[in-house]
Amino acid sequence: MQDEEIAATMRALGHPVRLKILRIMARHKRDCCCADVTQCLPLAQSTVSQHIKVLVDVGLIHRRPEGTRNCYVVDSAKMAELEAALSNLNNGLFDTVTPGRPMSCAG
Amino acid sequence: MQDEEIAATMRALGHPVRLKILRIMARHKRDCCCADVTQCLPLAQSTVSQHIKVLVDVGLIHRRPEGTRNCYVVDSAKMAELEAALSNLNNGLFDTVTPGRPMSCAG
DNA sequence: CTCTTATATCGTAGAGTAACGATGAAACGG
DNA sequence: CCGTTTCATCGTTACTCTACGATATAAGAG
Repeated sequence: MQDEEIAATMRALGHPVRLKILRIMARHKRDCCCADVTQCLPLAQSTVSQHIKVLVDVGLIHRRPEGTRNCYVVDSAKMAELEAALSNLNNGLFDTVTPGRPMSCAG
Repeated sequence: MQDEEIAATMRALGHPVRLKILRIMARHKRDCCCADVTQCLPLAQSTVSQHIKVLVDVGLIHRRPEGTRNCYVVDSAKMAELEAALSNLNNGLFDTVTPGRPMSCAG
């Protein structure tokens, strides 16, 4: 994962409502539609739909049309990828194995 | 860590320049000032200072005045805390140990 | 074909963010 | 005390985000 993508994904998680949406979707296990989410939040349907779009756009959730509804599922692989990226960032920051690294501006 | 704080911290990491800043600061190990960072980036000093402020405000880095300069250090504990929060979120989302959880709107 | 349901998208207002140059303040150095 | 260095903050512009109501679309029911 490159910085630009990491940042974009972080930004998508950078709103408490979207964290809640992920949890709601996970609870509903493969059968969560927009209305289900809206019912759990004090927000208008259009606002919820917009938040969902942000999560879809970075690939954290997937849309599956089902009749007149749209079902959403959290992409566990993508979530794991982000977790790994953050872990990797941390390791890079506090890596004591290469103590004498030059302070160049590369990277 | 509560959702609001997680979101705020994620948002702080939600810009590629700020990811770079963290790496630059980590490389300089406890002796990194604003000028050091600015030298590594194609941005004005004021812009860099602004990005640094965002990171300070969420507690990801700390400021230490030193003569005429300000030294910055990445807070490894805070970074670890965020990593744990993300990991925790992930575990909560894909926890298969409690499969029959009700789909209430709580939380 | 019409009505309903579920949802996306549009338009908009207000708040926040990112970038810059200019200015201000604090610590030295002479 | 005066000039320099280092940096934060101010003021501005352009852009993005969040929230809403209103509207459009697509599938299914009757």
